[in-house]
Amino acid sequence: MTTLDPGYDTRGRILEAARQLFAERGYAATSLADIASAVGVTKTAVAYHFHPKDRLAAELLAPAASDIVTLIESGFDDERSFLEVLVTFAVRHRTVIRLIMEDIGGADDAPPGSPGEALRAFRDCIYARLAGPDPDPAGRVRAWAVLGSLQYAVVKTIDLPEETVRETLLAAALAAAGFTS
Amino acid sequence: MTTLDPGYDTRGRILEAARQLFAERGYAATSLADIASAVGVTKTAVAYHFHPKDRLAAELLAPAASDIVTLIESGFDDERSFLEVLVTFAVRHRTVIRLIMEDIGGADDAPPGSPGEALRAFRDCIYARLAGPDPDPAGRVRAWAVLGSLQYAVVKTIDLPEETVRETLLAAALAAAGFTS
DNA sequence: GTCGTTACTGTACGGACGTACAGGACGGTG
DNA sequence: CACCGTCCTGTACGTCCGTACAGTAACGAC
Repeated sequence: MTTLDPGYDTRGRILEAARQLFAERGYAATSLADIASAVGVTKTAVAYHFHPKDRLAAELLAPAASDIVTLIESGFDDERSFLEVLVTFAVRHRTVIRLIMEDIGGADDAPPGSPGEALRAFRDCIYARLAGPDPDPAGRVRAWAVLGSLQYAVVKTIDLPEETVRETLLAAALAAAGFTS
Repeated sequence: MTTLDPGYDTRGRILEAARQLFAERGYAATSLADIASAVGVTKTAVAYHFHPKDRLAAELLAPAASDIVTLIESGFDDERSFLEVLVTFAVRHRTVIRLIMEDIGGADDAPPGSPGEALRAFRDCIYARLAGPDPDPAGRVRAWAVLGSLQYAVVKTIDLPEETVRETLLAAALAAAGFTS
């Protein structure tokens, strides 16, 4: 965009439209044509800027990825503070949480280095941290319950202010994980 | 099957394969060809028995539907017993819970009387019962947190015995909903 | 034996998807 | 001016999906 664009930041508008549509319907259920018509350009224009489609997801996910690394590296002592960090992360990046939970890459095939594979590994890492090493059945159930509550609560209340969601959700997640406050 | 079938219950095997695949990958991500190859017949055979595709989902969902009606009509006094009933229902029908949460019908279009529309209405009804009338932000967050924890915990632990999941999940859901046991 | 029903198979169609590619409009640079 | 890179359109291709339809083999009924 060095030319006729004062205000017509097509690339950025595509990114924002994709963020919203992905959050509403999910990655697989959102086509390039959907995004294109939301922005007011052609499908080919979207493909021009983001090629292939999963680059859209990758670019949307990038801030969240760097953020979670910072958060994790900052360190936390116990399980409780880990959950706090996790809830904060989920709420802050709620517009892309659905991309993390959804399996972006197909079911089985895993082209090494693809964004889908990295996502799956990341989510499994979070789960492992929640469930602990060699988890018993109850631990598995609790870990998935926490993950599920995070995803749904965060995605379905995008219209609410961040801090409100964060406070309530933190209490709910802590309780579900078995912490008695 | 009045003919060459002692043991070759194709229709039933299609149903079971579909149940498993839908639970693993979801409805939209499972094609008729996937189901067909899992059973060992052609795609057309699946279409012959279940036409159109959503009849597969409808038939899988039928027992859950009649069960939830029975459960709801049996009545319960407070919110706590409602949650108990809901958890029991979710665990018992965990192989099809994903079909309930997933939006089977497309995003916007709603052919009246379609199974997708009924599902959405059903799920909204459950949510409304959880969140209460005119819910405040915190109530919305909690309701979705409970719903999300139910779905994920139930779907990701299909290999565990029903009663184990039910007990742990009930405790987690009650806690997430704000009940102090 | 003929007929009709049931349970499929093989083939093909129409639509939606992501993608590839050629071309055109525009502004910056030489 | 010519030249080039950027941004975007129009068109088209290959693939996969659900679906439609004609044909076929096996059985029971008469």
